[in-house]
This record gives sequence, structure tokens and C-alpha cells, in this order.
Amino acid sequence: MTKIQEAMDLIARGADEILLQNELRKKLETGRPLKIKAGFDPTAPDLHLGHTVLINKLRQFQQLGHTVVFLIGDFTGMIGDPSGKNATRPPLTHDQIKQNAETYQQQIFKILDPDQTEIAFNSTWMDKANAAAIIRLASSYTVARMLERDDFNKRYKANQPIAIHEFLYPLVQAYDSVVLEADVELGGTDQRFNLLMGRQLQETYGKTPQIVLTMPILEGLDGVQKMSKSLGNYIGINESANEMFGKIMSVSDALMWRYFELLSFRSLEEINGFKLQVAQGENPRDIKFKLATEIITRFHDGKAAATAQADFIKRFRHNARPDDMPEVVIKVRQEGMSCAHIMKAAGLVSSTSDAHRMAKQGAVKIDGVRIEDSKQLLQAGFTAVLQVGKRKFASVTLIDE
RNA sequence: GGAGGGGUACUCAAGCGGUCAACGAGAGCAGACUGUAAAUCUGUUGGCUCAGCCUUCGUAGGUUCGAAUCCUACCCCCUCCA
Repeated sequence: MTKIQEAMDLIARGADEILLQNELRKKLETGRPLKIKAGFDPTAPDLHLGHTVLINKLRQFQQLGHTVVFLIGDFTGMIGDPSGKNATRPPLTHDQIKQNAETYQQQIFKILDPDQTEIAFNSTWMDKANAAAIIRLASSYTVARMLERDDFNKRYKANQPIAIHEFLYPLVQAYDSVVLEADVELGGTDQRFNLLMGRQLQETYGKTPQIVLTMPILEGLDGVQKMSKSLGNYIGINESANEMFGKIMSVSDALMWRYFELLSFRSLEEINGFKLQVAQGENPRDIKFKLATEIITRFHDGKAAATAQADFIKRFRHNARPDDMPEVVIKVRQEGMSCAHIMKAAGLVSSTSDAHRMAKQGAVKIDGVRIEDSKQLLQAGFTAVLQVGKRKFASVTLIDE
């Protein structure tokens, strides 16, 4: 097997689609470092595992000696994500974007090699584009073709509004590829249309079209919708080892295999071996431990992973409390404070009404003892562990005002 | 510019003068059962000084003892015609 073939195989692993394979081969055969482009929104600097599917792939390109261009779409960010919602979103200030970009870097360099990474902002060239340039850009594509894009199509058919400026989003993204002279652009499968537009536009502007590589979209903890911050079904890469462990363990068995496929660096043979073990009666929970350990080791370290696992077992198999929980000190008046208010003050519930509901449902425990009456008053000097549901704990101490 | 349809809680979607904090479904949360899995059953899902009270049905006014429901104006969305 040639070196080129090995590279092709590595690149193809886990990828949804590569367009066009033989063009990619030709580019690889030139032997020069290729420019690998991937765009990110400047508004959500908290990266989660869903993003890492793509970033892992970028890392592989780096291992093959290529350069990654990490494009922050600060200009396109003004257009907003044309996914139906958030059509109008307040534009970010330059300072915010800069700050977000820095947060990005902190996070991506847990995976990427900084020496082989360039950070770019598309405002660099788009801010200079005048109206004439925008018109030229807009003239390079037709409404009919734009409406081929799945989400536009659906919205159009469902009588949902589509603002004109949303059409600019794919155009600008494609134009970025023209300016950067990208050799390859990576994106989720939902980016297929935009990525392909990059190819087309590069040709229009007399450049060599980029290779398009799409990665599958990682489902969130619910196993249905894609992992995203706004849906709250994500595992952030900056989360603590304990939180990560808990979240991975709460994933369904079916979804666990998907996570293995897209997030694990293990060989496919090894993963198939796990499946066989489960088929033979192994508890899937124990296989899930391996997944959790691998991922936490990547973003923290092996020790943290081991501690998290031990903590997890202690907490859920033996019903013990977690070792680390928020410590809350609350000032109370002489007559005391009701349980409901203390729960709210400790951040365990969103409102006192919620606190009353939780208590009614038997979700509230003080030092492990279930309480029903959320109105009972507690005085200064009281100190105990409050628990709401299975996951929320706080160590609460009341002091005099 | 003209004609018609529509804006209800996280989402979808009933309600069309009082019994509406608002049917139902999805989703979420909690309890039981478990492997913090799935499935299932039960409860719950605006706020508060919580057997009571307060604020919500595009926005602002009005009619009425009483409005999500009727009237007026305005804003927004969709369709057809131009």
C-alpha cells in the first residue's frame, strides 16, 4: 500500500463523504502541505464534543503534514445562523469576538497543533468588500439553485420566512474559500451545500476548486437532535471530569456506539470487539466506562478519569454523595429561612415555586433524608447537604445576617 | 398597492365572553423500577410572602360586573393577484 493510499484511508475514516476523491488524491500527490479550511461561528465559544468530531479530523490532516486554517466567521456571524431561528441576533462587538476567538484557541489547541494552525477572520476581507463586490458575488448564483438547499427548501415550502440576507451566508462562506485558496474544506453534513458552493465559486473566480469533506453530525445526549449548546444536550470540552463522566454514562446504549464511532480513537476492530462482548452478556455500562475514560483522558488526564469513575461508582452504585459539591453560605434573619428559599439561594432550583414542586414530588433531601415540607424554617447555625433530584447537590451553611 | 389567512406557555396545537394559569400531543423535570441505559407506571412543567395572591394568550388602548375570547389602532408572518 502506498503512502498516498494510507493517507487517503486515514482521511476517509469516519467521514461521511469526500468530494471528489480523485482530486484529493492528486492534491496529496503534489506533496505540498495543503490548506485545510474549517469555519466556526464566533458566537458560541464553548466547544463541545460535537465540534470535536470535525476538529479530530483536522488533527489527522495535521498529522499528515498539512496546515489547518481555522476560520472564525465574525462577518458571517452578523448574518446569523440561517436555521429558521435566531434570524435576528444582536451583532457582537469586536471585543467580544476577539475574546471568543481566544477562548476558541484555548479549547482547540487541546486537540490541534498550534504550529500547524492559522487563525483567520473573514471580516478581514469582507469588511473591505464594497457594494459592487457584494453584487458581483450575489450574481454568481441563482435563486432557484439557492432554494435547493434543504433548509431553505423546507422553509419555503412550509411558508416560513426567508430573509434575503440569509442567501448571503453561503455565498460569503464560499467566498472565504476563494480568498483563502483552500485546498480542502471540512464541515458537518449539514454544511454540504455551503461547502459545494465554495467549489463552484472558486472556479468562477479562476481558482482550483477545493475538496469537500463532510463529517457526520453527532447526536446530543437525547440521541435525537444534534448536539448543541442551545438545546442543552451537549458535553462541553471544558466541563469537569465528573460532569463529563456523568453525562457520558447517561447516554443510551444505542447512542454509546455512535459516540464510539465518532469520538473514540480506538480502531474499528476494537470497537467491534466491544460490541461482541456486549452481545455475549457483558454489561454495556462497563463498556461505557471505557468510553468515558478515553474522552476524559483526552481533555483532562488519566488520573482525573480514574477519579471520576471511582466517584461515579461511589455515588450511584453505593448511593454516596459526590466529593466535590458547591459550598453555599447563606445569611438568614433571626426567624430563619424556609427550605424553598434556601434551595433557590443555593441554585438548586429555578424558583421557589419549583422548590415547592420538587419537595412535593419527593425529590428533596437534607443530609440524605427526604423532606416533604418545603416551608419549614431553618435557622442560622444549620449546616447540611441539600439534594434535589439525583444530580443536584449543595453543601449549605446558614449564618446570621 | 389589492384580497384573504394567521400570531396562544419550551415546541406543535385547542379554546372564540365567565367553570382558563388556559384541553391535548411532543419535549423536559421528578418519583418508582434500573446499569444515572432503554422500556414501563405515576406525578409535575408562570411567579410569589403558596389552602391565598399576582402577572401571562403579538403590542397599545377600549367595551363589559367579567376578555385569550368582542371593538379600534398598530406591529409581525404567510398565500394569491399586481
